[in-house]
Amino acid sequence: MISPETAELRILDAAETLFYGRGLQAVGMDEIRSASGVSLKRLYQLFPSKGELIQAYLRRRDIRWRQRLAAYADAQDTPEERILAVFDWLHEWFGEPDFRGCAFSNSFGELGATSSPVAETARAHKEAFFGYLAELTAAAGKPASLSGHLALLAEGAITTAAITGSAEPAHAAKEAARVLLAAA
Amino acid sequence: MISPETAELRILDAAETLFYGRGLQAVGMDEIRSASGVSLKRLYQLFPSKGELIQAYLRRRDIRWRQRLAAYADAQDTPEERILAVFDWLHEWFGEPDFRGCAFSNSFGELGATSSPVAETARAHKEAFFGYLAELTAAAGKPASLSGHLALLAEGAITTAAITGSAEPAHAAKEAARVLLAAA
DNA sequence: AGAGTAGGAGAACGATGGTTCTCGCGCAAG
DNA sequence: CTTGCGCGAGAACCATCGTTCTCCTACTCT
Repeated sequence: MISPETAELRILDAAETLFYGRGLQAVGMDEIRSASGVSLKRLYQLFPSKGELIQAYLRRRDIRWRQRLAAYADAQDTPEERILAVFDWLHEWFGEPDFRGCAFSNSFGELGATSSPVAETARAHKEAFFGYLAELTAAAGKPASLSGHLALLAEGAITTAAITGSAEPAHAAKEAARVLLAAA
Repeated sequence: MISPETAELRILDAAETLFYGRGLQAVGMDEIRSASGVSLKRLYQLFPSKGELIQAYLRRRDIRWRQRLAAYADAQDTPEERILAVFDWLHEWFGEPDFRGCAFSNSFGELGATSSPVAETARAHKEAFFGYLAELTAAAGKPASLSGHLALLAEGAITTAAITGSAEPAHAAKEAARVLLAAA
């Protein structure tokens, strides 16, 4: 038998791959059982319902996503470079083979109307991301309005990259960001 | 009995309200039957499967959405005004009580991974929208890259407005668009 | 008027999926 | 050793949903 911690990790890993890759409703609990190798009984002990598993998946993904982004951007030397690095990181993300857009936007589109926890998690994720951009913008001594504009560019790049299947929107967004940055 | 044309209209109206408002998989055919007042038999005569009804819904929405946008923007006097009017129209749209983001992005997030018709329709919609922006940009004598940047702003505004439930992103996007327009 | 047909209401069917239950096994405590 | 508990495997259960079928009504065409 495997430890509860390992079981939880395996479940969350399987859930993330499947939910993100195919959508929340398209994936059944049985499939998460098979992919994780954890029995249905244990699965329901750790996550009492599919809804709770979805929330756990989204919560973990939110934290990890923002950590990856911040680790990349914060490694830059100047505030301006950190801002532009956000778009470089987006480009790397878009290039990953399993990239399929923003997990939160996708979940919101699918269940936001019928599940307030999902809607709330999506909103919290966007707010946290926008808050991070606001920090970077403030550190660069730029007006707060700029951070809102950058957020729209990033958001638009994510959606566009997902639907067109190309990483190019990240470069276009960076170009636009450079113009806005210079003008602000 | 009602005419086949009326039945088709009523079905498509009901499907649009329900699919857009609650999601594709969250709405059953029975509910479309009730909302439209058209019997299940007729419904399946006109749309042989739920998948085909979804496609019909998306096709009609694509055309209507772009017509509404173009009717609004094309009424402006100058090319620059037409570009900025796109964002004013977005603001009006975001303010509608049943606004819930882009039907195509939502559908893509929900079924894009498992249904190629849905993925293809979403891509076609975005391409058509971007093409329209490219026309406006070219008419203003601006470089093609600008139209890509404007597309990202619009796209980001739609997603952000949907998740935050506010129409404000349209104004922020317009502000950013004005800066990019002046700099291009 | 009478026969045949189209249509409506809704039951029925089959598949799927979330959740729980049963069964049998292995291990740990007494 | 044996008793009981926790676990895994998977069947079972129940609701939902896409799709089709049945039955009955009402109208049309002669």
